Amino acid sequence: MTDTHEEGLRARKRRATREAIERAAVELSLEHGYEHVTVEMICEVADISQRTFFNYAGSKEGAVLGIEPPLPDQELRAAYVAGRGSDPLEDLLATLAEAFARMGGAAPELFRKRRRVIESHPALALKEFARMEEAQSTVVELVRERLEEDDAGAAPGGAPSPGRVAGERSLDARMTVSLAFGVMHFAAASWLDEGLPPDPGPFLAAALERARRLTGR
Amino acid sequence: MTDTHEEGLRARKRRATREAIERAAVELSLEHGYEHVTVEMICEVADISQRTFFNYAGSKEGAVLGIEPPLPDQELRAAYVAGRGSDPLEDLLATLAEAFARMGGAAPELFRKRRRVIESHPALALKEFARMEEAQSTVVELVRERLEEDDAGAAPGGAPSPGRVAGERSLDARMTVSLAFGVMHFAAASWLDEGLPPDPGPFLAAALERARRLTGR
DNA sequence: CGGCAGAAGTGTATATTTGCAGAACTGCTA
DNA sequence: TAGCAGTTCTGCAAATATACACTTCTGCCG
Repeated sequence: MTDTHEEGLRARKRRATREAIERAAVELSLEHGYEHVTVEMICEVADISQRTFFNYAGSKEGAVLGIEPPLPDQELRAAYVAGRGSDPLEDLLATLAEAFARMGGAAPELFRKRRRVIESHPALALKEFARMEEAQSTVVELVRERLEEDDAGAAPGGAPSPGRVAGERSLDARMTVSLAFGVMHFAAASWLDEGLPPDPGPFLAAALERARRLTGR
Repeated sequence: MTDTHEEGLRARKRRATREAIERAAVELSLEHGYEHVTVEMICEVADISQRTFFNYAGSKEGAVLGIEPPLPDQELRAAYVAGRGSDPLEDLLATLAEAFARMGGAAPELFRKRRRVIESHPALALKEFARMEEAQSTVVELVRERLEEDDAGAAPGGAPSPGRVAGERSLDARMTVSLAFGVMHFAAASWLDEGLPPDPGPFLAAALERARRLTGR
């Protein structure tokens, strides 16, 4: 699905470098243990300079966990925005969980190895979740679109109730994301407590139900 | 209120060092701007080694923001735990807000200067809030005690409903804290948007109400 | 093709942060 | 008051990370 062709030399090289870094980082971590791997080693294997390493990965952590944070792809984003009617927060959690699950799509072996590294370094697991927060603004924008869609659907004609005004919608979007991250924090901790079973979905569902109960008056 | 006497030489020295570091960090930041201050400069002014600096402050950020994260003091903790009957989440937010407000109790001048530094470096403001999360486990424990109290009150005799079982209470405590941090994230962002007015309380209140609305079924 | 504009990569210097091993100091006790 | 045990502090070395200036390479257009 990811067109390798009709991609210029420049883009191809970039992709190659990114993959080389991730691969080197994960493989070395499996072999020596995360904390005994140095950036220098990774650079040697990936055949790049340290400076370039940081340009790509941003940090040693980033190299091991994957340079791209696990954000929903175009398909998931579209589905989420169109999901009018159901609960935006609940849908968001499901969407983020799915994005998380799809992470290894292109390179399953690398994905599996990365998973093994994370399993032996629980601190990394929490960081992995936290990385989604790096992209807060992207997610907020996604939710904002969804809410806009919802409001448009609620007032199809020129009805007097145009739903929330734009400012309110933005604030609702931000709050939805803040809550989602809160719930995910909890779910991640539970998931970690249970030894990182393959499907984190049930943890999210349970977490959401608990959140609902605790916020009800 | 903080007994300086009946405190051994060791403890006094420790306090002095901590204060020297905070003072040097804040004052230098005011003079030269946060990012132009180096740890080395701070050490020179505070007259300690770099290694000691990190032993105390943990990071340059920590030195400027204050070595102790803004946690509720004993009085606030007791009040929170005893607050049986009202909403634990709402009370927690109020308690954390109050703790935040009380930060400058002992050294108001330092507090004011610190505030000026933060105002000119918005990134620091968000970090400041985030530091409360460092102490997650402490806050969770606080909430757990409160829930225990609540449950004890709900079943005073040997009634058949002993409230939640202990495990459930712990999970509820964790979730309450996760949600509180989510709400605080939002409140902090709003607060920052408005240019950090002195009292962040209203932002928390508004955030909580919004959260309630968005989690309602 | 020649060559230009901008992107990508690199080298160097410097700053932040951690681990380790040992020195100096404090509180306590004989 | 001598000295022991435990804490605190320090120096050193190495790793992570960033800033800045410089080189090399890619895509593109005449």
